Amino acid sequence: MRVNLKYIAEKANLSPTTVSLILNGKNVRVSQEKRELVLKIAEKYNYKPSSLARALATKKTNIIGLVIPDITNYFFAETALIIETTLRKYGYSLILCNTADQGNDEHKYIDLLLSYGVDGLIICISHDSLFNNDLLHKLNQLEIACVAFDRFIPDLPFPYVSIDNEYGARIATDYLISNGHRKIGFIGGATNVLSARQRFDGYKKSLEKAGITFNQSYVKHGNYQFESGYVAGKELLETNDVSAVFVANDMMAYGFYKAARELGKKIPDDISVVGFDDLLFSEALDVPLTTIKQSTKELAKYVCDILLKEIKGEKVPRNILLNPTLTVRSSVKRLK
Amino acid sequence: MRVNLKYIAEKANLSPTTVSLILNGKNVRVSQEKRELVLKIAEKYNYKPSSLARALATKKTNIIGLVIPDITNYFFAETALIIETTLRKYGYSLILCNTADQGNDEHKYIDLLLSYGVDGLIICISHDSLFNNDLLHKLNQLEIACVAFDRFIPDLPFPYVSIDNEYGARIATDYLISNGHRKIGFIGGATNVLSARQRFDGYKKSLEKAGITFNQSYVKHGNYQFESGYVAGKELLETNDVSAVFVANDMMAYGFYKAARELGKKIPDDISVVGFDDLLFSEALDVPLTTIKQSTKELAKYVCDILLKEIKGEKVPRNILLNPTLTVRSSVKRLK
DNA sequence: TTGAAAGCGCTAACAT
DNA sequence: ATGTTAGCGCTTTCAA
Repeated sequence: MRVNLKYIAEKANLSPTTVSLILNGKNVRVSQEKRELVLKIAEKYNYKPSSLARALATKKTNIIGLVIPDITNYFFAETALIIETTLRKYGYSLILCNTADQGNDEHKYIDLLLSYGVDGLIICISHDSLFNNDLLHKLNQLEIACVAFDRFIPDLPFPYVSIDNEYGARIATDYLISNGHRKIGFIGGATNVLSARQRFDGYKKSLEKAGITFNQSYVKHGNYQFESGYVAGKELLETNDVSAVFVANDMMAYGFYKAARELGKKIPDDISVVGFDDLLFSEALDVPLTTIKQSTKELAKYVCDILLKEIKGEKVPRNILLNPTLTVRSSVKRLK
Repeated sequence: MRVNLKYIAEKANLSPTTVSLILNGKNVRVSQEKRELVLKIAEKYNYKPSSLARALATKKTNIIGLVIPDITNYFFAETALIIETTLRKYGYSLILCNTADQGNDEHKYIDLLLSYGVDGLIICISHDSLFNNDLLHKLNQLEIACVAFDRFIPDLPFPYVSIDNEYGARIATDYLISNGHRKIGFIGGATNVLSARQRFDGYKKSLEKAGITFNQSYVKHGNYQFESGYVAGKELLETNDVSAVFVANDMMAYGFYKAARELGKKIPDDISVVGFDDLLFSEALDVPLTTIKQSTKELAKYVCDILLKEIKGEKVPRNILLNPTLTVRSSVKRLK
């Protein structure tokens, strides 16, 4: 049976206040004798305070809401894990919400989290929502600590942490070009996702700088998921003569590998590939994937730092853009 | 500014009771006129009830606690996603706890979840905990709906859903044997994880049935993670002449692929591999992995079904063992 | 058809 | 050094 403060107080012949003080380790008043007594009784009855009641009284839940598009995406899973581990050190728990990139669900999730009185919000907003004024309005009204990450939303009243997508795409494409490739395909994410557009921009800018004419038929768009990389890969390889492809995330790159395999094209001999994310599996592939590395560790670190500062009411930076790096493996062939 | 019931009640010139009734859609008393008025005012002030206060009053939080070892493991991520999606349909949210297979953390997490008054608990207990009597005792005392999954814990007072690990390991090994292999290595999980032991047992039984002598030096143990499969793979391949390996989960199988590649061994020509889990990536590998498929969908479905039934106070089955199946791809060579 | 009052389990301001 | 009281925002019983 779960006992409460009052019960312990009665057993100890003290007031709930005193017991509360003791159990919360407040080093005020209270004789050593009583303190020990209460501790012993609480132990004996296995007393555990109700976080609910405490939260209601203190207006602090020690819960942070995390809203992400897809927990089965390794990038998000890893980020979520690091965020969770970090925040837990500071006494916070996480309520996780998968939006599955459903704009209207996001709305509900955020309301839900707010109704639980979360102390802070970490969100990665799905593309759809960028066009959802209600949501933006709601985010603007937010009265609690909040950090956005990975996907940028313009004009938000709270900080944003991400990597520089355009820069990453540029160095990926630059690398292909520097290896002698000229016919370079692009498989991107959904065009309404900002990060996807930025990567597309980076790709185009790199081509432009090298004086390579942009070819629209070399461009396919997926949705950052495995299957879509496979489908886009098939389309691209069946109808074009590209010698290399920049695939805008690793999940799709894995799908692309499958497409290439099914079409009998060898990587990197027949087709070179550069990905984006550097997920764990990129190293495990038979032809390890050359890719752009986003450091989830660094990302998560900044996100937590900022959130904790916001909660404490400290000053926080406006936006943070992290520079990704190129991880060279074996999926790109040098053309002479 | 967040408004509360009382505020709405004042604006409507009604009592909090009436407003509460209306806003909760209780179809009792209350004139149509007042109802509409209250609804309009609530809308106007964007009233959102405090789940905290409601939970405190009703003793129902609509939160389910999910305790898993590792969210970056695709198997758990996928299961978590399906569970979350399913439960949300029924009005529940999830608090996620990653134990990172730390036995003592599990303890804390469960206490934490209980202190938030979760309505139910879904747990996948880490190995360490099997020897933690405190935890087992705590689980035995649990007064809320609970379901364990994936990893079995004997003598628990609530249902358990898993796949039949021994059976899966048996058909995996059988398959290698039926392809002419006799020197079959085994890379397993930590020996204190029951599922790992069961898979090991299945492997041994399959060998025995085929009249193949068990060879201890063909056996290595990892921890179900990528890196450990790589390390175990190196050890195994450097010191033994196995023609095939059964790797007890796909993550480690990916690590094994890397080891084989580094040692210049081709899969399946030089070494055949069967995995366990059938993660998404198994299909994406350059040599698609033949593996044992656990249906996360089915698993999650049973877990949710049972939990919801428990919450409603309905009768639930004791234990459920799901039969995995073999997914044949290209990582096994037929020896003549 | 509606409201008053109590209470969920805790904390915090204010007394003593 | 300790206790009283009020209150967090809701639901629910009971009364009107």
